Amino acid sequence: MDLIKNKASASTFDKGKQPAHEQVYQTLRSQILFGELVPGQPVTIQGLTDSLGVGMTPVREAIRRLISDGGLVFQGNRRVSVPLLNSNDIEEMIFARISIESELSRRATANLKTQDIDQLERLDRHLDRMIADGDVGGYLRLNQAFHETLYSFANAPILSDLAERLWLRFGPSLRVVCGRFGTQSLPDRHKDIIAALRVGDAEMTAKATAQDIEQGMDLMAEALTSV
Amino acid sequence: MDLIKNKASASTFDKGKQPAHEQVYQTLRSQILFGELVPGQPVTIQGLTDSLGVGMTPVREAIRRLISDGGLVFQGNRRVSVPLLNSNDIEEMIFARISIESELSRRATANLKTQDIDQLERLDRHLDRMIADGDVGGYLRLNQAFHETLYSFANAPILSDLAERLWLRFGPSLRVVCGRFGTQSLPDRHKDIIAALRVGDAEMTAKATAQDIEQGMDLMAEALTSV
DNA sequence: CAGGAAAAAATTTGATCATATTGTGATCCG
DNA sequence: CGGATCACAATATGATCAAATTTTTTCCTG
Repeated sequence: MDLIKNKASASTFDKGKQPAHEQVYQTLRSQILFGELVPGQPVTIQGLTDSLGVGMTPVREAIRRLISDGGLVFQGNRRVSVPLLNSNDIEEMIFARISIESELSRRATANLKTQDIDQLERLDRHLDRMIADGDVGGYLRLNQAFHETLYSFANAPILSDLAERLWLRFGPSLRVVCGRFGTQSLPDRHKDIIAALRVGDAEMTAKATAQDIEQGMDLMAEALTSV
Repeated sequence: MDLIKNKASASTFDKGKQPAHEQVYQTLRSQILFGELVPGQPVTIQGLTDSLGVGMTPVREAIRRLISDGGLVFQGNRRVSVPLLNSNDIEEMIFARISIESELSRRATANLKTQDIDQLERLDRHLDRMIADGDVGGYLRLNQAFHETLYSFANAPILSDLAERLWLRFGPSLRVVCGRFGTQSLPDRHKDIIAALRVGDAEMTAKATAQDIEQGMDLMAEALTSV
């Protein structure tokens, strides 16, 4: 009976020493953030235990966390699914994102060294290539990386946390919009943000960030209402 | 062996038909929100399974949710505890609260009927009595009820959700501050808010809300730095 | 011989899983 | 068309394993 002790169940991931519930959370989180899950799609516990090769308890915990994050929604009757946004939600998110992320940009401005700005510029060039290639997934990842990197210099964990939650909410819907209209129409005020960072003008950075957000979200609102 | 089938384990709560993990969540949540847990205090899974009379899984889920909410913090080595704020955190929260809650007040203004304002006024009178009596717990509950009621008229679930999270973060610390200084020194701009609501001036309501928040949070910042 | 640091044992707590129970939605028959 | 039945998914528990902390023991040094 000791011979079968060494079970090789943890099929999908084993890297690192992080507990399974954390790995499940991270996996699901990035799937949501980068739109690999379709809005409205149901998410079941058993489906995840099967596909990820872990028990129910870790899956359960990951799902609860994501519901609290806003990345998944609880549908009343024990059902969980990927959020489906309406124009009201988007309008609220525009306000929240502009309030919080403008401030993060404002605060980050003074803390960025020249080499940090260079890094952001590299990210943005890479992002332009993704747009040109029509790589929606790559665009979403790099756009997220650009903003997250910038905000990380604000040294404001609570505000960053609020911003992250909002990104989780619109991830799936953003993917749908990009998929429908292609990447060509995507706005990108990152050049303005970088220019403002170079001259160290916090207000200008905040303004450019607000415009970037507003353009992107407006596009999403338009696309979703015209379904 | 069938005789002991009827186990009466669910000792603490049975009201309603909500699942255990939801009940555990609500219980813990209000304990945090109203400062019944001391900042820094460790929260253990096993302690809760014992005290609440439920299994580990529901407790686990409730804790994960609350960590995501910001009402509990994960301390690296599998330890979970009630958050302990520093002045930086408070400064961030002042910004976030003013941004979001002022907007909630602004949006709520147009939707309040006279009788709704009357209800708020009753809440505030009740609150004054709590302050006079030095009832810290009652103050916290009614103050929260006042704001939550007001914000519920904004019809902005996402913004309300963000605001709720922030309240969870500072609940325990606020209780400590009130406990130390008594309720006498507590500011209360609710009269200004009500007056602004009566005349239907959204900007004035937003302004009064911002002042209410700022005074309260400043008091907390002072108190916490002077430990 | 006393004090203290390091090591080891014991205890506590967390993580995961397998299983039993309960509730929900769908189907089928009257 | 309405209500009983069935299949499936979610909920909850206890057992088991692993990790971390605390306590105890041991041994070295002054």
